[in-house]
Amino acid sequence: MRYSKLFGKTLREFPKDEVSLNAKLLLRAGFIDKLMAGSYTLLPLGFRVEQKIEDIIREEINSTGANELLMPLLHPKEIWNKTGRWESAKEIMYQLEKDEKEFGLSFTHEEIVTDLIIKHNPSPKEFPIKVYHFSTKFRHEARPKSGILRGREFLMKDLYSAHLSEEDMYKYYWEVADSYIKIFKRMGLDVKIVEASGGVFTKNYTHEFQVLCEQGEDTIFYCDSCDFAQNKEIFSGKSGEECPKCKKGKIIEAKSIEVGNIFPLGTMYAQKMGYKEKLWLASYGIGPTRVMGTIAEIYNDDKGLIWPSSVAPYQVHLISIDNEEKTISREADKIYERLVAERIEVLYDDRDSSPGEKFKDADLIGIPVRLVVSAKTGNKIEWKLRSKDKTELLDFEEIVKRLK
RNA sequence: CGGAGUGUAGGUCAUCGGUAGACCGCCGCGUUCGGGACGCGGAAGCAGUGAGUUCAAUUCUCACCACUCCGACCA
Repeated sequence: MRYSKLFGKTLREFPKDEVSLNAKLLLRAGFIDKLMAGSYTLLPLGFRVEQKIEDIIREEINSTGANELLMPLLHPKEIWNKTGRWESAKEIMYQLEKDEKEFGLSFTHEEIVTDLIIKHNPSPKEFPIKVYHFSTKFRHEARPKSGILRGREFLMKDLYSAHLSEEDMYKYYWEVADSYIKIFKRMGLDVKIVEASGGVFTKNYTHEFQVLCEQGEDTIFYCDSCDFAQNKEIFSGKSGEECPKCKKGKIIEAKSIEVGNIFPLGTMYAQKMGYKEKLWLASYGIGPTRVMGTIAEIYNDDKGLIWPSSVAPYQVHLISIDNEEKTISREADKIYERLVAERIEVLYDDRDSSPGEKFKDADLIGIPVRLVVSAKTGNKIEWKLRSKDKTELLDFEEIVKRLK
């Protein structure tokens, strides 16, 4: 992509009405645009990051044997009445009326997926059933905040599984937990599995995937030597005390961001929706847009963003520093075409602007590899990682090799 | 929903009772070219919205709205 054709540009200054680091950086670097509090457009750069995140999730979830589909976001009131959540989730659900008929905007899909499964009239051989989709969630937040981390509207991958026994449900439940660990690891996020309450979803304990981060709105307590971790809402002890599980480690209190969660829902949903047999349901969510915000919050320095290569909008950022005869930019054009031909995702800053401006923007946008073509580089190309200061002069072939 | 703060050009900010200005960005021309270069020219604003005070309101008063932060609530 040529920078001159890229919709959405970088800003010289941070927007003043954002305080949270993720929103400041993403807005300034041209990844997102704000429509209203808690509602953001993903601009082309941001959308590419979101797609990278989706692809990683899709690949791992598919490998657990789940099917991707797409469910509607506008729901009739009646289906929510079956479980009583039209009333109990009133606080969080956008509810609307048109021509004397009431609708809700999707904040989750348990009712819809259960209805779908029941209608499908599955034979016992078809279980477990595992379906998921990526879609928008609408939640009426009393106070949207922290930029892209808590919105009224956000993207979510939600997976649902239905089982004929509790054992089978928990077997898959932990398989998904492992898959989640892999997903977050691939994105550069180190997560802790934290026990928590189920809110409007279930009375069972659930598990949250938390990334330690000072800017997070959750508080968790975890053990420094075993895997014990609980959300503040259910933990009864204090930091510094002995771990109740391993009896050896010490409990540490920390702020964190919840990037995913899994719910062992049990038989309530299928039962209330009129299924004759016992059916165990579980649901599993990851919010790609929140993940993007979390990565922005963690991977940055005073110059801008520093994307892990797995989720970066492009693999390389190509810059040319022109000479008087304009021969350098013609050379850079050719290198750009060759990189594209090699199927490398490249953002090419083809603007006729000063070197300083191009360097600043490259640092701000945070693509992991920067390539420079200039009078100084001769017939080679300068290679620099966004995360390091060192530069090297390499041949085109060597660059392609490293990127692949 | 309670508390605090802020609303002037696409962005950051000036002006402050007499009808709007800078810088950045954008467009054009020229000169530049290794860390946000420079000159000249240009486009861009119902001063958040509404009411009140006044001969006159961006400026003072009130209400509303929006945004940000703290709290309550929450993936």
